[in-house]
Amino acid sequence: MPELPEVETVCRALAGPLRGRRVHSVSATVERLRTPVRLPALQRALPGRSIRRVFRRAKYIVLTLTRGEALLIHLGMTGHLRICPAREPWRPHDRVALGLSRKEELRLHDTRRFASVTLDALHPSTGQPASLAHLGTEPLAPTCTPAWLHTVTRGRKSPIKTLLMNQSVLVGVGNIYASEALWRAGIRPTRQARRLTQAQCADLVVALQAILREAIAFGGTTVINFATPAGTPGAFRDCLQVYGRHGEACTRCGESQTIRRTVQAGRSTFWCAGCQR
DNA sequence: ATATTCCCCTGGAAGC
DNA sequence: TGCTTCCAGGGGAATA
Repeated sequence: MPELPEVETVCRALAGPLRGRRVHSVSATVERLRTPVRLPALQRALPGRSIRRVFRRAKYIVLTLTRGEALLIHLGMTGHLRICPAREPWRPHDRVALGLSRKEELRLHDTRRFASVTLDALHPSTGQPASLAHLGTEPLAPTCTPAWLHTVTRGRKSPIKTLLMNQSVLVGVGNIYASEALWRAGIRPTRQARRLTQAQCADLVVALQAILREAIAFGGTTVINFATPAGTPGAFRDCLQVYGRHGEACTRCGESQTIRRTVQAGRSTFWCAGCQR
């Protein structure tokens, strides 16, 4: 699924086309995705209102609406959004559609149904969706510093890779970028978070931020079926150093080491025993 | 409180 | 060819 760079890519692609557009209808082909699709509530709330702003918070796409409130869209593992003519037939796995002005629709396609579409209130002073208040620090925000990472890792026995993916601590990092950032920083994914030195925390923050920025610049990573609203795949796939490359030679160690795949918290981790300590 | 395990769902690839 | 098993960008509830 989309992690931060993929969601950011989708937000940037949709912001221009959606800003200022009036929503006139809502339809759905399923009663629930990851959470129930509350169609009556959506049909009461959305028609007649316009989309003000499109932005990303963690892995959520936030569409703020005139007269307050926001529509939150999470793409889960396989969700994608596209804008298409309203008369275009629904494809298999098209789940939800917002009817827009100019006879177009915003359609959510999601094979595995791990996506979500929910209505939410905006916090009056911060402007952030109320239901996302529990989420952690944005990795590209100024508050994400080596000192911050050092502080939040103290006392944590969980492996650093698991902590990087814990959305209540740090948001937006999923299975691909956790492995990639740890490889670039030279840190073993299994290392207990509390064992990281200040220097390692600094290396990790630098590596993570650089990778996320590069991936955004490349339009994200396509593993199986991620696509931008225009249908193009994410080119960062060609920049991956460890994810999905088990059995291949490490690009930093050379032929002496091959990338390993192990399982942590039920998810595959890719790493090099030669240069990650 | 913190840390794993399981489960939601579907389809493609790999294994036999 | 056909059946079975494993695996997948997430996240939340249920267990230890």
